[in-house]
Amino acid sequence: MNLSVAEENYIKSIYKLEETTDGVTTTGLAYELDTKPASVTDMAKKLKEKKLIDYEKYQGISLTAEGKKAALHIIRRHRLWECFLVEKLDFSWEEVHELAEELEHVRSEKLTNRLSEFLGNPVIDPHGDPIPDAQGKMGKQRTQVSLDQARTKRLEVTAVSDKSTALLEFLTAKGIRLGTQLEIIERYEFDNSIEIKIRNQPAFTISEQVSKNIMVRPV
Amino acid sequence: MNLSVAEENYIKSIYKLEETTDGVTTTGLAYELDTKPASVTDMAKKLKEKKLIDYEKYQGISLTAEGKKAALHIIRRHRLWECFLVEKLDFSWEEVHELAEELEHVRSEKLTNRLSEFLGNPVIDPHGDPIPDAQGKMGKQRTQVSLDQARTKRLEVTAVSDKSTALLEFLTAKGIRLGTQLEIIERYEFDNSIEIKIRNQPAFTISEQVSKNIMVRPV
DNA sequence: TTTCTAAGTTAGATTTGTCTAAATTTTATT
DNA sequence: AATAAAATTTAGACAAATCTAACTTAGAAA
Repeated sequence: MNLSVAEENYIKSIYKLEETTDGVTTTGLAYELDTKPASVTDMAKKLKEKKLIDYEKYQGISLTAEGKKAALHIIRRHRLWECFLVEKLDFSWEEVHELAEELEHVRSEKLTNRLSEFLGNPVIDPHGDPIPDAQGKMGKQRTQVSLDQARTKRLEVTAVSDKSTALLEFLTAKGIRLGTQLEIIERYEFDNSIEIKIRNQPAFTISEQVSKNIMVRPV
Repeated sequence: MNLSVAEENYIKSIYKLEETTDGVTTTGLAYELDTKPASVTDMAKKLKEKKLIDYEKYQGISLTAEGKKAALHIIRRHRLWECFLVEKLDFSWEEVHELAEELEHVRSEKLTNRLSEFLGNPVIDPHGDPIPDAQGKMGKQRTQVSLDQARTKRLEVTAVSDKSTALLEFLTAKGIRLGTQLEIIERYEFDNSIEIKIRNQPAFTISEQVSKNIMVRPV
């Protein structure tokens, strides 16, 4: 199956929305791809034709098995390039997403697998997301909850869901990265903000917007 | 200046033709890009508009200073990726050209410069071509002639001009790579083929087509 | 100098991916 | 159930890059 860059981006976004929301809608996908619902409808017809998605007028979109496989291959490439950029070229985690968005579209299995090998077949990327293997299989995510829903006080950061430079720069500035251990001091109900403390540093408060995007596990 | 992939490929091909032929014609460029003269005319208008080429109807095409600079940046990226693929991912020289054709279009100065640094700022690529530096300056090619025009008997291979898999595989099979030292045994005038000998191996004959694409220097 | 041919250009069509505006369907609300 | 609101689709248009077919120009040959 030969996909255009645009088609690959649709597949990837559909996969992401299937993971994080329930039901992929025309409008939701348009928002995710920063395009218009009308464009999504057009592309949906094309991807249905290629048997990558199930789609009926007004009934939403979902990936077929083949579509899912395609998505996992794109995600594999994306995450491997992110590893490369961080580990070999010394980029920081907030810089790599955009570059990987471009590099991921170079479709060569040989390149992908050689790159993986060169990096020591990593299983998580710089944002804590798992990397599918050459067959498209992904190691089960360790059970992780977003910080705003955590039940226990002492936690370790396992991943970040929003890859925007803005969020990642903010976290870096606050000293939060993968593996950071933190403690919840207080929850403020009026705006769902949370006061947290890292090690012996002074406590500080983060908004719900931020805590929603920090994935953690009890420690 | 923001160039599309198609525009970058035109600029690159124009640069190549300026180097290897005299005068860049519509037909020649169409042939190089595997497209039609009519398409070249269309694109020429666009690139003239962007001040990357000088172009007047029926008068041929040439790069402006700005166009040349753009070309050198693209070539830099292409050759650095070729080095990466060969040196780090263990690809052979006949496999890397096509992949680099895709990777070269990821436009990020930071990525390019970090990659160069990671590779130890190489100055020649796996085919023996010089790599422009971050400013677009290229180390003077060592004086090199194609094998079919060499004046002396004992020669060393410095570069290969045709990057097709077919030629490179042939050379590899014959034991010819960068740095290979060889001796001209005989020239056959009727078809301009050449009999050569490497080290102590038995001599063999190569066609003019091949010898034209092997660059050498006296040794 | 005229004529012919190869090279180059224009005109109009096509494909991909997008858009806006209008029409339609679904869903939520009274 | 009727109607309003929101979501979705259709219709028609556009830009980029390409093509074919027809036309024009430049330069070589006579």
